[in-house]
Amino acid sequence: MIGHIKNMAEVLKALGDEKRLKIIKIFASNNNETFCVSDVANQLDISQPATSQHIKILKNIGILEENRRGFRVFYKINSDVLAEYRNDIDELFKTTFEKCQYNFSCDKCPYNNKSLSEKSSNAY
Amino acid sequence: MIGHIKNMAEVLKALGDEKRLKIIKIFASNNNETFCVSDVANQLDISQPATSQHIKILKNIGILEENRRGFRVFYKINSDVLAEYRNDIDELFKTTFEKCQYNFSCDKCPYNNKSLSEKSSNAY
DNA sequence: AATATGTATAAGAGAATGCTTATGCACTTA
DNA sequence: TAAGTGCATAAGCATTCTCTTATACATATT
Repeated sequence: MIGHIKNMAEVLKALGDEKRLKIIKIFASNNNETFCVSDVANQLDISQPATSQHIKILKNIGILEENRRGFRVFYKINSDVLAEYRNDIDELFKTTFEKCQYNFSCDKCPYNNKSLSEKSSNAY
Repeated sequence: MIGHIKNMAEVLKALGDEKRLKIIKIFASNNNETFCVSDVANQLDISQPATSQHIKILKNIGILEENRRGFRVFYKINSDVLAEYRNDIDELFKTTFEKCQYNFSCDKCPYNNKSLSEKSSNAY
């Protein structure tokens, strides 16, 4: 549960891009590891580095997990994180009309995760 | 129901900003029209024009409705649109692992709303 | 009508974003 | 060990975003 406006904004922003949403769906249908990064790049009609950069953003919020197979890298969805965000966002909508307990002083809010990238195995 | 990646990205992007999320919550608690635009600007510690620009983005996706009272303007949440987006986003998560029927050719998808701003009474 | 108040729009500056090409890195294979 | 393959990172560029100040617009008040 992140439940905090600042973090929610970060997640929503990461998801708020057409190509990244497509990347998620492509990797979601990637159970047999059919698509590697270059395949996705072709599907999206952008370069491989551009694809890697989008993937990085999705890894940073923990939604994608790396799975290297030789010199190819496959990605899959972290279902737990996905489910968590699904809940958090729904909660955000559900509590829209409830007053913020900390009056938007995000720094004082216990739900304020310093960095969402801690969810990522590639946290630095 | 928008149910389309391209439109979903637009909505998520509009919501993917800390200040805009705060604006939503502030206006959500604005039943008695306590806060006008300038009040919100003060709360967010940005200028009034910056606030108006954020509001415009939220109006464009239909989440905010204008209510002019004299020379002040108050805003309130359009609960129907909010509920719709809540559903759409939840659907997006729920169907993450389902294959896109149109193989991401958004132009062919019947759910592809040309412009979300049609939801706005200020559509142009 | 003239003035006052509050909001929206315009214009411009600086930061952030998303792309490209070039290159380095990880791993495989001959 | 050397060459090949695919991904990540670096650097640079164009575009978009978010802010500011200045100004136009809408409404109320005197």
